[in-house]
Amino acid sequence: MTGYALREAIVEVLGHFWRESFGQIYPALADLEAQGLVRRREGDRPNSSLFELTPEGSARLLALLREPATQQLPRNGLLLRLFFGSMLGHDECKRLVLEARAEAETRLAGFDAIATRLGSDPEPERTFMQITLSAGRHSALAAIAWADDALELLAGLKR
Amino acid sequence: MTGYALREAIVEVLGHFWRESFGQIYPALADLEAQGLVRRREGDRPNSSLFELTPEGSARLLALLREPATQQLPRNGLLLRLFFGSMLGHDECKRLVLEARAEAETRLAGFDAIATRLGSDPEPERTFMQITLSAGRHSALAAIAWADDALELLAGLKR
DNA sequence: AGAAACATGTAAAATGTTACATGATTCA
DNA sequence: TGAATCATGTAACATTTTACATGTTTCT
Repeated sequence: MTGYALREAIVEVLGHFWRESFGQIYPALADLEAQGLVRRREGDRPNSSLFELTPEGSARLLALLREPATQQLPRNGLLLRLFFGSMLGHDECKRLVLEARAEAETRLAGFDAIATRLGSDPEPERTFMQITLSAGRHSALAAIAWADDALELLAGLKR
Repeated sequence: MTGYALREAIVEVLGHFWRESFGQIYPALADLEAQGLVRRREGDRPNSSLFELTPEGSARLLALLREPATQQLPRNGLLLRLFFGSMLGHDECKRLVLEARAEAETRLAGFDAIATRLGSDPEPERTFMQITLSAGRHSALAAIAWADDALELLAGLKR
């Protein structure tokens, strides 16, 4: 695929667990090409390049996938704000939690919509998509359950 | 507190949702001092500085807390690996999920241990700690539930 | 014809980690 | 006395975002 299409795929397919910007994709593709891990074929358009993995590139990808997964640094702006909730005050905290709950509901609906469209994909890819999708669903459900907890705790504080 | 104590507090108290390294804390403290947002008092030790917020610093903190929370960039190495699960194979995927499940159980136990030690703190701080702790618990529970889902999906694939 | 989408890249700035260097204090 | 902990900082490096510049193709 092209660099542009790669970005689209990352946003649309991996969006809930991965992100890359153009500023990383294009230099990375150039590096990978220099290392012989991808090669570039002229596309149907003169101004675009279709990249594909070379056999060496596939081997390198597999090796990378086998390396231990790095966990992302935790940096949750919402929880940081709620930790300093005494400074913000009850009402502002409640607003933040309600916003987060609504956002989680939206995410959940999005995942459910994708799940119904998944039936047509061939195995075993479908299963692996379902696994990553299930992670998104559980995470959204957890956010909703937490928000309800938090609202109760906040209500208890006001009383 | 000192820069060192600040780091300790971030690791131990905010650890599940925030992280800072010394390389950021010390330059940041120097900047904040230059801006008059924190001031430095000589501590009981000659080689250490106790920092405290100035009134301007408190106001700035409140203003920052009121800004919309930035969500962290999603980058989940585990889900990325499972998305390419067909390359990794069933057994390696299962191993990854089991590892993640065990790690979530450990996290959950840690949160429960903290929760029992929380009873003594004064309100309203206690409630706000409970809210952030609850987020950790729900997230760990979600990880466990997802892992069980994923193991079933993987088992279905093998059959 | 014009707007939206497709497509590629670079440069500057911001952000963040890691490793290192140094020394004081506390505790066994 | 020696080890662990407390304490401060810098420098090099790596990562990542953002803004910009440019042009093509498709669709209405």
